[in-house]
Amino acid sequence: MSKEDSRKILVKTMQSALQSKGLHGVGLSEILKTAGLPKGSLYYHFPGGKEELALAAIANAEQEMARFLEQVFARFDDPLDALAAWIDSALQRISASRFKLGCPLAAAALDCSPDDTDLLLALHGAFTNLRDQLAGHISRAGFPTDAATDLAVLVLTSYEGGLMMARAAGSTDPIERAFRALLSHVRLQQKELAHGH
Amino acid sequence: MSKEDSRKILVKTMQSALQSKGLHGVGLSEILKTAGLPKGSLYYHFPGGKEELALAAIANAEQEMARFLEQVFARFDDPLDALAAWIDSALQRISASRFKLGCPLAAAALDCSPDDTDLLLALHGAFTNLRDQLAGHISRAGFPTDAATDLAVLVLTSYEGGLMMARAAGSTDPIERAFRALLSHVRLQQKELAHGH
DNA sequence: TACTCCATAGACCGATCGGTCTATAAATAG
DNA sequence: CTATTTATAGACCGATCGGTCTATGGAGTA
Repeated sequence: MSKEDSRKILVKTMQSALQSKGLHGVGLSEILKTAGLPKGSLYYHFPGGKEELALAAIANAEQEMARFLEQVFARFDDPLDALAAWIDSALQRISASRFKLGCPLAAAALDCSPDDTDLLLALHGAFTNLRDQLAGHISRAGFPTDAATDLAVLVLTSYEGGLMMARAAGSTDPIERAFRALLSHVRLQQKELAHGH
Repeated sequence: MSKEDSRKILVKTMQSALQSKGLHGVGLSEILKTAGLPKGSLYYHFPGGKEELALAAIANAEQEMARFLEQVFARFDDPLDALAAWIDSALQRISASRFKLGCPLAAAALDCSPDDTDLLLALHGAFTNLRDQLAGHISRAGFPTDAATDLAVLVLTSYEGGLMMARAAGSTDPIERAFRALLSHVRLQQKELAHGH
């Protein structure tokens, strides 16, 4: 097994663990058992131990999310259609996991101690990047930059909050409701903007 | 020290611990040290141990949140003004804690194992109650029942997601942005509804 | 004062935590 | 073939986990 394989397996396993149990909810032994690797491999690839692995998992999750967003927005002319499609796919994903999997970023953010500065900094960076990416696309729907950024944050926060509540509910209902409300309001605002021109 | 005192201290301590470190992020010993009580007291008041204490903390958090919402909505004629005031107070609260404290419900929801059915059920109940409470107030702002419920979920999800992101950011910016966008859209929709009458 | 019951008080338990360390198998280089 | 590096492999460590158990102080009642 090559170096890169083991690294990736560990990262993916940690990412999945973050989603289902949170940072302190899983032990290294469980991760290693799932990954099918011994402890030596972990500390060879990640001398910083659990935290370094978590940081790698967070970075990977951010990248995956960013790439996926890019794909979705490339497929639709109207950014709001893309938004709806993105949410649709999220619904399918968490539904398929039987509501076990949430967002690894959110889980790490709430499960870490307030003075885990490395972790919080990484998470902040990830959220900021995703926000700006979203804002860029939303502004293409006719929203001024400031409003687009605010809107992007609203989308992200309700996405994260929705995932969390869907997990508790064992149902996609919270996400569906939140985005039904969100999109209906945004479409109205969009119409308003168009009238103004 | 009377029975009720110790119980309440334990519940409050656990609640605060959930907010800052999550369910698995704190040990019982830390909780007991903070509470200034020995282990015997914990298992006398909560034979079910950590989980029972967590459930009590969740119930208490829900009650506090519901009461606070009730007060805020009682103080304003326009439910949307009440919403804005509620968010304002949330901003002050987490700012005062230097972004250490999030929502105990969210923390528990993301930090527990997917088969912790008792916890998830309690959380689902709490979220549903808060949603319905909010929806009731929002409908008074002129929204039809269905739309009001969707909107209430949007408010809750972005509140929860906003708290999480604010923690990562070490700033109130995410909450401010999300609710600036949310309220602006909702006010527009409200105007639209008024025109229709 | 003696008896009772409530609420601590904390020693103690096995399990597991994250982390370190030495040893070895497998690949690569000379 | 030997030397060296690479990547496992897992025994082992002290600390801490959640939980159990016995003992004790102290208020209330006879």
